[in-house]
Amino acid sequence: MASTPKKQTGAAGAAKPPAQKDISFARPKGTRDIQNGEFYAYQGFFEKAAELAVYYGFKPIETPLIEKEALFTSGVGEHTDIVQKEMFTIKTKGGDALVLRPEGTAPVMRAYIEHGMHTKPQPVMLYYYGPFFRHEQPQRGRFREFFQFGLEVLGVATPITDAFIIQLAYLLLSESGFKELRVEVNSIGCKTCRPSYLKTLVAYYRRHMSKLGDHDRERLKTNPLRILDSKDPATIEFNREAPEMVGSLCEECRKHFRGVLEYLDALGIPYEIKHTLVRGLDYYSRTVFEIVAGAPPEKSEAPESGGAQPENEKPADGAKKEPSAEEEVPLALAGGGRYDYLARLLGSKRDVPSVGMSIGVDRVISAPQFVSSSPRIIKKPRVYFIQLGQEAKLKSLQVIEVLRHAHIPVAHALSKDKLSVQLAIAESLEIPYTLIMGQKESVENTVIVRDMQSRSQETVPIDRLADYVRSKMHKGRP
RNA sequence: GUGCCUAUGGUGUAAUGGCUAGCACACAUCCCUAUGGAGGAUGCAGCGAGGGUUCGAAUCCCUCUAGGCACCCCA
Repeated sequence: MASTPKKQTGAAGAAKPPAQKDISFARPKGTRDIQNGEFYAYQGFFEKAAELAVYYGFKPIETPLIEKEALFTSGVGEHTDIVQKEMFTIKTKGGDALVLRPEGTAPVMRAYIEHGMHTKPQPVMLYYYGPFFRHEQPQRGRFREFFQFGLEVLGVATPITDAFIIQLAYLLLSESGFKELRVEVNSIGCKTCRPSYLKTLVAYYRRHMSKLGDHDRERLKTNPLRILDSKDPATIEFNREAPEMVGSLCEECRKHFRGVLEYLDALGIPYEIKHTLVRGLDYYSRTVFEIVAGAPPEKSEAPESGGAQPENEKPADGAKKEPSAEEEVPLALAGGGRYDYLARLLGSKRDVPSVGMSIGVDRVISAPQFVSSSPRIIKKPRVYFIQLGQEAKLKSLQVIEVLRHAHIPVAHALSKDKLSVQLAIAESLEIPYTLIMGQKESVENTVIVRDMQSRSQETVPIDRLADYVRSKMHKGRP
């Protein structure tokens, strides 16, 4: 412990002395300590989400935080950003390559295969929540450790399942306070139809090579589909004219997609087809979707039919000048899709057609629209115990125990002696009732219950305390 | 990985390159001899880290680290 590592004091030590005194114990980049209101917000959301999932027939699953690296390189895809640059990798002493899970779908599918869940009645419906890890630059709504809640329906291929999953994501978000949700859906086809579509797409981009940015030109070779959701203004411009996947779907996929949309209509979920939505994970097929908060970005004008624009519309100049406007680009709150090929990618001998979604809980919690629902388990103590004198101090733990049995959480400061100090603390914690036990009370096995607001007090025997407090609290409840 | 901006006690802040880095809140101990939001006293605690320029650096420069925003990508 005390040994200073290579403290190089050599005379010629002009070389950089490591000067490593700054052993920093701070959190790693992109991680947070979550406490107080924020903690309850997370807890509350998880409980709400889990409850919804349970009502709709999902069972919980918790997969390990660490998995074999191969699970994601094969499952998520070798050429995806997640795998190429965002994984936290761990090398074990035995030489295994492990990673901190960057997403939840591949682990769930792994569990499905590993436990032979295909022998259960299909579909298998699972929900999960917890931390995930991606090595990215932290930014608004983006952390290296972040929390997701996810639902997966494994083992069925019917379009209603896709709509069902989208509906639950939509429900959960709207019940969390988001009124203006935008559901964007698309179909990215299957093995049969995607290759030919890609050919058409690449051909289209070839014709516009000169206008493509460097980055997009690169993607033309590696992952042409991704050019569709490029942020490059020039690219966006002629992406409007780009051939749409939907137009190239094979019969099966077309039928499936139509089915999904019909169910969405029937469920009353507003959606829009976004042809540029492709998502970055390899395992998706057919339906993909994202849900973002806020109204649609009423882009100034779609330069389409050119002529019909009312000429007065041109705002003199002011509006155009500042693109700043600080209108935050809405982040995706939830996303997901169908992943019919994932099982085979992970070594399954049979196909396991599945669909799932996950919600970025951090983004949900921090959005201004979010309405926090308080967690069931953790309650703010509504009782504060005050003790005066040695006798009372000795008995105080008994009293707290009595209350615990009655499920009444109690705050206290057993290390303090003074009445006024303890009262002041209770006050500052905004606790409505205090229990005061002094010399006299400890001998008589009673306790003074004081209503902090009215400042009225009453002496109550300990064995009746729990009932008394409970009745008080119920009366006090709004 | 890239670009721009930022960094002073636990928190919020002050300090033309020049006194011992100031203030407030919070926290702790004590006083006001057992009924509260107060007051008084005392205390704890800081220039993110490391270099450089300078007679002299919180202040100017460089590197690193962390944070914010954006790109990349996604939740």
